[in-house]
Amino acid sequence: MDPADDLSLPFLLSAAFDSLVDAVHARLAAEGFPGIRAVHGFAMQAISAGCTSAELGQRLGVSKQAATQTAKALTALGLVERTADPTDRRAIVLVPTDRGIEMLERSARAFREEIARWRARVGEQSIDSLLRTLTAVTDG
Amino acid sequence: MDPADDLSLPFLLSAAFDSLVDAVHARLAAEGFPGIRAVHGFAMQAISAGCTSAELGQRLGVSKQAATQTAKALTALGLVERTADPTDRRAIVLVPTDRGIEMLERSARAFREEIARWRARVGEQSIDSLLRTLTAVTDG
DNA sequence: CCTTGATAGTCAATGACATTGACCATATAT
DNA sequence: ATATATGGTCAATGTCATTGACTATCAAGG
Repeated sequence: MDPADDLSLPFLLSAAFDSLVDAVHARLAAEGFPGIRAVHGFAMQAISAGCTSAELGQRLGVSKQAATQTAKALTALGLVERTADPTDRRAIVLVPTDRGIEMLERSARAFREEIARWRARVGEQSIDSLLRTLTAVTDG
Repeated sequence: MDPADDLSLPFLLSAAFDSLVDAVHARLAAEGFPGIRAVHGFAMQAISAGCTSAELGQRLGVSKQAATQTAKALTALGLVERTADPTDRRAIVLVPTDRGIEMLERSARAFREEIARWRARVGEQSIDSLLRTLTAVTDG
């Protein structure tokens, strides 16, 4: 298959995502945060300022039950705490713990450095263009 | 978050992949091929010239057991047949059925047309650059 | 007030997709 | 011949998602 064939695009997108995420998770594991999965990183990002399970589900595009299960895993990992909402007795607000904040910072640093490696390999302009194109293509 | 922030790249890659694959699957379902999942398309592509479960696993980057399960699902969908290998009595060669070939053709057409829609939206050069950059970034 | 309906959360069952481990049958190389 | 590698299967398990049914609370209108 021609490496630049349109048909290889789904494969390339998936491979690029996996490559990025695997590299970051390997590094997080080495830095004392083992067991992090792709969904955990996205969820932590979504939670970062605090939100309920239902909101988390909306942000991740999954059901509230799925979001609750993810939040449970993050709680078990010591990355998130469940706190009461003083304005709504039904609601449980998910908030990152200190360790969760540490993880978010390390994760962000690892992503940025991994992408910096890409920039060094294929050129700044290529990655800038990649970001612009993907943004344009996904905002519809 | 700045839409072009490096940190959004994993999200963008994932969203672009989902957008592409969802559009193609919706179209396949409308054309008489319901129940196709992301892994099925990749697997059919990998099988297309015929291969064993073990080879399929290698090509998809999963265990041979996982590949066997996927092949079983494709067989149940009537897209793949299991045939004997005359040169190796252990081996079972997976081969697309006529319906499987039809599905591969429709899938390829749907992907190409969906990407053509992207090209119309963001420009030919942007998509060409996307393909080149992703190829460069994933080949290491 | 008090009913009505929307929302937050939970529990339970299920499904898709992957894993590891153990095992048998057949090939292949020494 | 025997040792090892390979193709396939079965079984148990784990992760991540789903739908459906349920309780508790909130908010609005009669």
